[in-house]
Amino acid sequence: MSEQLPTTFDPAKIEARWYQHWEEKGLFRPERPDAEPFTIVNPPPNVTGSLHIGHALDNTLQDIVIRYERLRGKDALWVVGTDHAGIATQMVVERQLEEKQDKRTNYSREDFIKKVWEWKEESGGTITRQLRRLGCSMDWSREQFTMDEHFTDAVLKTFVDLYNAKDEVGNRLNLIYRDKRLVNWDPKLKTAISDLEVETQDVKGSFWHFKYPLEDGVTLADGRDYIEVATTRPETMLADMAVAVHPSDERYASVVGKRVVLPITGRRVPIVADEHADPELGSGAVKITPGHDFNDFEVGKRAGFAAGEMLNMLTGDGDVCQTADGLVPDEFLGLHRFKRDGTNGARELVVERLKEAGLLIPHIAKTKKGEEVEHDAEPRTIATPFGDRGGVVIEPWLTDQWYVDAEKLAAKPIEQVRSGEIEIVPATWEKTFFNWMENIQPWCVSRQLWWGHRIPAWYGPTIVDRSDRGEGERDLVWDFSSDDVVIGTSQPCFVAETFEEASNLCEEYFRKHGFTRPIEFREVTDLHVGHLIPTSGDNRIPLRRDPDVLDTWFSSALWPFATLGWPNDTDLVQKHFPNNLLISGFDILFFWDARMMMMGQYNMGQAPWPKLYLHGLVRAADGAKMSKSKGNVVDPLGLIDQYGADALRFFMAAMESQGRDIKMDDERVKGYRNFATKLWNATRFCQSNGIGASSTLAAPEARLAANQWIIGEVQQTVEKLESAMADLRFDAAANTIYHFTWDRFCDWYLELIKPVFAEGASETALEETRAVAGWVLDQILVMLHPFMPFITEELWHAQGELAGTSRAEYPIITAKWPSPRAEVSKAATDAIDWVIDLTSNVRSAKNELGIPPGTKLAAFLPEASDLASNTIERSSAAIERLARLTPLTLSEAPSGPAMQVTAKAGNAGDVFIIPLEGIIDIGEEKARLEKALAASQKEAKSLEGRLGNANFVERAKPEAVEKAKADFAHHSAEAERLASALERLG
RNA sequence: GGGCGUAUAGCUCAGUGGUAGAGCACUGUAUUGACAUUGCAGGGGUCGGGAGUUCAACUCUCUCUACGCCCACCA
Repeated sequence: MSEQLPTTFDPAKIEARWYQHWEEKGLFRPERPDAEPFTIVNPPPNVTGSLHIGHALDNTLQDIVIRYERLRGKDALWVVGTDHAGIATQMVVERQLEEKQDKRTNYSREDFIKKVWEWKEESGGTITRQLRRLGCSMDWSREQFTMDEHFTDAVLKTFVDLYNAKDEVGNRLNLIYRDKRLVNWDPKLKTAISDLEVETQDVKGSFWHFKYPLEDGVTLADGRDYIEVATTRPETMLADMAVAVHPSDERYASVVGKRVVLPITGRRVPIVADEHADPELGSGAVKITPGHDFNDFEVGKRAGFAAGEMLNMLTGDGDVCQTADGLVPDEFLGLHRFKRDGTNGARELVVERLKEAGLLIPHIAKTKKGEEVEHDAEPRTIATPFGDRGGVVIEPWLTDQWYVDAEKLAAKPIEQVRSGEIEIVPATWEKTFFNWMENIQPWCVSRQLWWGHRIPAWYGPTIVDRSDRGEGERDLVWDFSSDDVVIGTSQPCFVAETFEEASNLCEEYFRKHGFTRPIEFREVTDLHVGHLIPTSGDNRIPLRRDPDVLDTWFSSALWPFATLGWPNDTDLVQKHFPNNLLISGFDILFFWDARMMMMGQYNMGQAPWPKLYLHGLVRAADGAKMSKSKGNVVDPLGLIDQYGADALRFFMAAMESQGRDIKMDDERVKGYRNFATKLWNATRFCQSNGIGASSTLAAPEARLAANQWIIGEVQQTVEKLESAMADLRFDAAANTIYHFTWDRFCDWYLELIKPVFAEGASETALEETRAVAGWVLDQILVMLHPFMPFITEELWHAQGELAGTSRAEYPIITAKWPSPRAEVSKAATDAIDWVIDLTSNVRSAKNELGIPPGTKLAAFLPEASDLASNTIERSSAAIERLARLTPLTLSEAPSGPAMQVTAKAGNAGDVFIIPLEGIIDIGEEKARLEKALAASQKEAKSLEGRLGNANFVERAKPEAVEKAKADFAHHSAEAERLASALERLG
């Protein structure tokens, strides 16, 4: 930039430009075939998504790491892509159809999916554009999508492999299997969901007590002819199949094995003994609805009901349907399970009918006045399950679904975390991880959706033996008549990656069962019932593919290797798997991280990464969780517009201490914008003084104390930064570079070297200082680059142009990480520390005495330490400029009122005498000295006390005793000095 | 019911077995070339309560209190 930089840094002017430059030049993925690889994968955001503040945090941290490793010369790869997000995406597209009074079911499955793809092409790029605005240096050239062809191959292969997996002796492990059991069913989305997608919320509800009449002639021990049961879900009584009591409950011992006659349906159901019934609770008897309650399902199984026998009284929409025994009265059919949109449902009608029949036991409540009032039910807070996407109450529903045996897959990851093979940072999450993994339940992976990876399973016809009818052949029949209720397990199922392979499996199966005719197959999607008629029509055998798709997390679990090209053994997989680190929010520890561990282990035989970093949530300024419904969502793009991406990123880094959520604080973001401006202006200062780019990685030769000192400071900063990064302490890393830049470089170094640029300074000094200052600024830019990529790139180039060495071909994003390799003399650093101490003390004293800071004061130093005399000789200009002591005389001060100011030199100090005649009221100086004296005395006394404690001297660490002694010596000398100074003032 | 986390300056947060730090806010002050999106100086905390271990506790242990989160089938 030959033109002068403007005074104020305007992020908007440079961000887009540099991002485009990096991307176009392929700098996110520089060619480094021989370098050590470093790999992270981005948690793929939903393709429907837009960037929220949590993404901003997550991606900032990852970008810091990847830019840092890239600068350190690694072959750094940050894999990026988006997730097809089955439910979420399908919902978005369905909602759009609804807006046009249209709906999904007006389309064929194929056409609908085509629409989703179209939508993805149109709008799926939102979040990736926004990630670019944040400055994320991902490898876009290999952008992934979980439904890309190669990714789909990986998903299908994994599914088939898990299905076919066998142990050493060839027994099927059933790592994936189909089972009929209760699932969490979302009646709004009409799909099964996994346990993790269920959110339990406390809801105000009611607790009803009913009488279930005992069958004729049966009574309880106390003579009652009914059993009292209580429930929060009366509507499910239409599908009750038993009443359970505790085996040891005396009250009911006589009726176990007898039956009750259920009201409304008249169904006679057994009274069973089961541990599940808690005698302490309510009446001790509990109604059992195995088809609509998880506990009851288990009780039902124990009572001897097969899953297929368990009554179902609800449709997938949550409406009442007829049970298999046909006992649900007509008036209930078609009602919703409970009140919805103000219309009563089955729940309300059941209560009404029972009340009419005198079978409702009212709840007696007392008013404040002590009067007894009857209510239909007892009010109660009920922990109610909701679907996290659909937002409606989950219905346990009996269906056939595909399950992953997570318990088997979890074993190895548990071991890996326990052994440290996988490190979780912060480690406090390990317990949570173990707690979940060790109690893990089968993972329901099938979803009744259209958008997603279709399950690679085909169902074939059932073989029916017709030999009894003299046909001498077996026939095949099929019933593909329903899409709502998934096909029964009775039909043979063939799991394979393709239809052809499934056909082969099917043929094998038929041959094994004595089917001898020539066989051809066809894949059917239509719904119909039929049987093979050998002589007419299309006699190819139909195979129907499972209509369901897989849980989105099933595919994203493969992300660390499928994105690299697995299962094809590509170079990328070789080089970049396992990844080096995973950064994710703790909220997806179970959803994603744990599943990656399982699938990484299963498919690749090892952990997907050795380290897992979990960060917290970004909360609103008041500490509340951000949510659309609360309207407290902070848009990261708004912050970028206002303060720049660099400031937002730096905020995220500086606030990211391990194990804590981040509270949003705009003022702080603004503060980091100010920091950027500060750096911007420091660079302007350098520009205007002929300070430019450095051509060396190692620190330039330096003889001047200030230059040596700053080189030493850079060295320390690099070390601190590296150590913070190694520990993934983003806050410490950010603060290190922040304070070095502002406090050390801007506030002291630039001030120290200003005299060099004054007229009359030596040419050698000027040259050296320019070289050092330019080098230091370069190091700052590189160290800061991972945090603030845009401004550092801009200033990097501003530096280079001035020095006449164009950096057009050498951007900072691929620059080299600092490696000062410098020897810094202690004498030099001591000298500058001395100047800084002196300056601060003079300024402080002046301030307290009300002397204007600009005032130049004459000073006398009667007894100069070696450090003092050398420093005064070599750095007089700096002392004059900063401390404003001039003239400075190395001799006794003339008599008269004066103030004393010290500069620390070793344990002692140099005491400057500054005459105050005509400058200030002596009283003020006396007050100042008295205050300092009191402080010194207090310190000295406290230390004296400690040193007087025999226990301390004997038992404390020797270093601690030494330090206490030294501190005591220092403070008592200081007190003495101040006391005599006071005395002199009179 | 189980598990975890957090309580430090007005606010948001770091931190260490030897008697506390940052940013913002606050107070005073400074302005003719890097920067008022600034400089300089300063005030402010018995580190949630209690007990214990220790020569020494804000730091380790126990306990209490408050708040938050996760998991769990109470009909």
